[in-house]
Amino acid sequence: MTGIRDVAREVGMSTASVSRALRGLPGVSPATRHRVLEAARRLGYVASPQAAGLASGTTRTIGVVVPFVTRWYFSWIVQGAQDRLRGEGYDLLLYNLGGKESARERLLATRYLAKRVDALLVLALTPTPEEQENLRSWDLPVGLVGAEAPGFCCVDIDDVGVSAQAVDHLVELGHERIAYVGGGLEDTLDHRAPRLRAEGWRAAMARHGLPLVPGYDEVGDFTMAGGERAGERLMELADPPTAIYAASDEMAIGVLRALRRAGRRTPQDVSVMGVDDHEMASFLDLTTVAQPVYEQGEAITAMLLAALRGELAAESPAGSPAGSPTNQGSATRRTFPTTLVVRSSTAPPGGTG
Amino acid sequence: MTGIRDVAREVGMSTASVSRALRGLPGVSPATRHRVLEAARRLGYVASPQAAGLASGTTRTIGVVVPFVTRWYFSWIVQGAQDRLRGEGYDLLLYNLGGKESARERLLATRYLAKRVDALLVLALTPTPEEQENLRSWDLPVGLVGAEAPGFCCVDIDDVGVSAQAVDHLVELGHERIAYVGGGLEDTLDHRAPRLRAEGWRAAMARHGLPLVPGYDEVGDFTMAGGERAGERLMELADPPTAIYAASDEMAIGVLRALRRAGRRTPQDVSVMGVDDHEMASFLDLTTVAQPVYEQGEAITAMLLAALRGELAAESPAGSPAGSPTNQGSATRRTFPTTLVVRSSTAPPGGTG
DNA sequence: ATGAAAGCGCTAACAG
DNA sequence: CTGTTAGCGCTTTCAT
Repeated sequence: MTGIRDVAREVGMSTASVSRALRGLPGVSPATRHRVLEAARRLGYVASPQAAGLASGTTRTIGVVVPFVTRWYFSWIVQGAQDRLRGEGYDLLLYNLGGKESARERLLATRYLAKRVDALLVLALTPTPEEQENLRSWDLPVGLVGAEAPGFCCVDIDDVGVSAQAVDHLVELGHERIAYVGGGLEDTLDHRAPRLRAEGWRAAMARHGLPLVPGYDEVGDFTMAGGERAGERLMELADPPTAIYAASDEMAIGVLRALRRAGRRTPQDVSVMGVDDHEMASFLDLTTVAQPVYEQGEAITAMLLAALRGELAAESPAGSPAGSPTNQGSATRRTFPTTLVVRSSTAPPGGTG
Repeated sequence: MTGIRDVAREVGMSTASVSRALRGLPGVSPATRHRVLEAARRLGYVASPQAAGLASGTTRTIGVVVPFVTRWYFSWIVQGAQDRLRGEGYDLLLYNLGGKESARERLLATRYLAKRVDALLVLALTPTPEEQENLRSWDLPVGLVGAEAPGFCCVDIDDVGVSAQAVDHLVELGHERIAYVGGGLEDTLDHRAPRLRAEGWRAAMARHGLPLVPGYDEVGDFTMAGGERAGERLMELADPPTAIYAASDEMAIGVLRALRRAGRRTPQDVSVMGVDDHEMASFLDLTTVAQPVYEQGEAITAMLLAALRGELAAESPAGSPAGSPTNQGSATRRTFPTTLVVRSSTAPPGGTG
């Protein structure tokens, strides 16, 4: 395994100079740099990240903690992050909670990650106060997507507003009996979105003076299968809704299937809409509230990179330069807009075609 | 950042003993080990992976190179890998090629990864001979999924057989005009599956004495959108097929949409089937050839872990113990079975209902 | 512009 | 069973 000493020997210089030349640091004559680069290339030399990291105190790695890898939303955030990272020389360590509490404990409650990464990205998970305290003590940039906490970079959408857009659309069409399909207890525990979307639904219903019919608040677990079961239950109600608003497209798709199986037509008998604008939504002509997922992944990663470059005033001294957007401590916050996308899964109630 | 010396000081012992105690190595009295563990816990000590790695020559990390993170297939392989890794103390470094040649070059043609990981997993990509040579010189376990090369652990399915299963099913139903929707030039370049599935389709057609109608070999790029375009083109043909076999469910779904838009009914007018058994396939009642994706991810990772434990005879000496499955050099190979899943998107041709 | 020397925080060999 | 002594392969002062 050719090391820096081999390169140094090759060009007859010290390892220190080779190191400087290779990293493009100032204080190296152009001629020397050229010779070093040439020799390194010829020998196929690549610096050991371990040794470099140990000596410099960095890892050139960012960690990403996701609840699930296989869900559309998370994979696109990761994609956005990857694309931003590309070319910056940072590698991405992926940690999958997969619903396991133990994994969360090890990652968020010990200093394990603190020694492995230069920055951390946590998706769709609101750290507990203790976890937040711990993360802050690591003294590295932490980014949150779909969550918020003081001192961290945050990127999100207005989840209450998402529900408002959905309910407003359905009400405008003339619906009054609007059911909601959201997450289960587990989902709403420390994932903000399910909770806020449910609240948003209730608030919007109230704003329109509409009743919250018992049984209209269903659990879909953010999966297609869960959405399907929720749809079945809703159709078994004595007074089924004329419209169903699911907090994700995947659940909405499950609902669509339940309706089809129950012999209900969409949208003539029941209107259905979701959230996300999943690729499949356009295929199924599902009305939805679109959110820019990939862009959120890019944005949070850009913030992290900026923080790593020291571009975000760490611990923002008393007289911080006003003007810039929400910038508390070393953190920045950005809320992305969502858009109603009307397709043909929603229509006025009681329609005949 | 509390280090091993702090722990050593705390218990009044040498760092060497603390290191041994912490890692569960033999040669430490139970009492001592207990005191050390206790002190480490109290101080919140976690060993620096960088330093430990530098000293021990390992990284406790495996690298995974994927062409895309957002595709169903890859995310499930990664999920399978994660689940196998969990508890083994290995972290996962995710590298996304994202179609960029430059990324591939850096990862597979330099020794960069060799210094960052203990083992490498490459998905759906057949390394070029040069890349193979390079990878072998790294002298670490390398696993391939959906590809094969001598000296590497391989996990795959019988892609030619997949097409045979599909075509046989359609022929059994009475179809003769069977079109294929596969990858484009780029896909078939060094991804084995698209190429083999196309070959399998041709072979199966020939075996049944069926003609390869010009225009029946379409490009779907393994995406829904691509499948939709392919479906459109097929329906514009003077003599459109009565059945369409797409090499992936996502493309098949695109085809379904194209048919619907063209006013063709499925399966009455045109039968459609895919490959994978994507979650969406069951929702859309799509006939498909199912492959165990998650299990492939688990299996290849298990092989890598076994190799890391030294359980696979490295460089298998001349008189290797016969009997075990395909085991060349330090590599193992495993081919998973695929299953025809008949749903209602396929039916005899010319059906009226 | 370059070199020498001193670590970074661990683990590994070898003593005892 | 435990401690001592060397590094692992770089980066970083501090000289020169």
